[in-house]
Amino acid sequence: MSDRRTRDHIVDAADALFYRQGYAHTSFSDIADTVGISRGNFYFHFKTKDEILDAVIERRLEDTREMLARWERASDDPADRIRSFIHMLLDNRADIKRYGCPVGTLSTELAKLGHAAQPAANKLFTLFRSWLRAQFARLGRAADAGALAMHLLARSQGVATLANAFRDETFIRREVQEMCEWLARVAGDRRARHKKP
Amino acid sequence: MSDRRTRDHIVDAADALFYRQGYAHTSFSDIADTVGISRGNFYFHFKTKDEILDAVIERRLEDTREMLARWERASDDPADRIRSFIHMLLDNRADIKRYGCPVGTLSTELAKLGHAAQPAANKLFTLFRSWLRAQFARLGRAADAGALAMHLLARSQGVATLANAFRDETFIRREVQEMCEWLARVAGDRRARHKKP
DNA sequence: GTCTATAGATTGATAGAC
DNA sequence: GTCTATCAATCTATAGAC
Repeated sequence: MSDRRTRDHIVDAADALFYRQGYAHTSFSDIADTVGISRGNFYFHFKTKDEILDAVIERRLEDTREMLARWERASDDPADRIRSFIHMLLDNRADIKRYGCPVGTLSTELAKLGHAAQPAANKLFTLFRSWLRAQFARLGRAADAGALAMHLLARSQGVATLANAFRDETFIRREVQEMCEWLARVAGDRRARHKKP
Repeated sequence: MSDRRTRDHIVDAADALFYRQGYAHTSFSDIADTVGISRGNFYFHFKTKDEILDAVIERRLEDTREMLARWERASDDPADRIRSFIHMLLDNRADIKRYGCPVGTLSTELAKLGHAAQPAANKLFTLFRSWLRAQFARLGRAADAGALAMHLLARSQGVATLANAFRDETFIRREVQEMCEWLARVAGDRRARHKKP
């Protein structure tokens, strides 16, 4: 039986470093220094760097599932739930300004590297996408729920990218406000039909 | 006097490779192999890898300025010009699907690397941003031209990021259509005033 | 201007002592 | 489980022949 704590510390450190520095630019030495272990000890817990990446993605997937579950417990109103998603940009605005969106930047980097874990990293996007689609469907927009989910996902990605490039938190606030207004219009406009009884 | 052609070939190759593979993941060997020269010859034209990056950014800035000038020559109507910007996503949809937006992905990568050239790379964003702001102002939206420019820039960034992540060109077409409809509303709605006489 | 050869550092990964 | 020592590969960069 191996010691889970050291392994967890490694995943912790790798998670943060991959976000701040990128995957390729983070070395075993960086992670080992952060955790406070030697590079040699490293390979007792993970055989390759790719295995650490897989573990980090798995960790992020679990964290995201828990967050979505919290949003669902907080309110039964799909509009409230979608607002929770939008407000994620505000809650994490300091990190987003410095490092961008953890989901988008990882997906983009792995795509450029042609890395085998890109599909796994994309599951993070899919998690949000499916969840948003379900909320829009419950909002009476079953007909275009998928398109609305992708639209909102894209807008939040764009906000994160520009807030990071221009180091601008004010821009995040303004766009969050606009996305909430957009949501109110979408929620109020039932032309798309397929409404629940 | 040095031979400009070899230097230009190096910048050509580096430009394409930085876009497809990312800056950090592209080695001198990659560039040298593409150009068909030895790694040693390389340093006759560029002293460091950073110098190549500077040259690539400078090249992209010039290309972008020329493109904006072409859009200005093609129509005097600011709405037409903004549509040219939006349609860039359609024109380059195959590359965007595979590699994302060349402006956004470079800016994001350099931000994570903490690279000295990040401000230089950001000039590409600023070029589009200022140009769009001028077009929105001429459209009679002087009061919120800056916000509209950032909004459109962010939406195109988000579309590129998700099209790349999901390898989805159809999504680009749909969002381009929606951005054009949004533009029509913005152009038709002069509530924001400060209209030209 | 272009080449070969190589320095010097860092990387991911392994072997073996404790 | 953790360490030190080390390997082989790769990287940026330099020196010097032609």
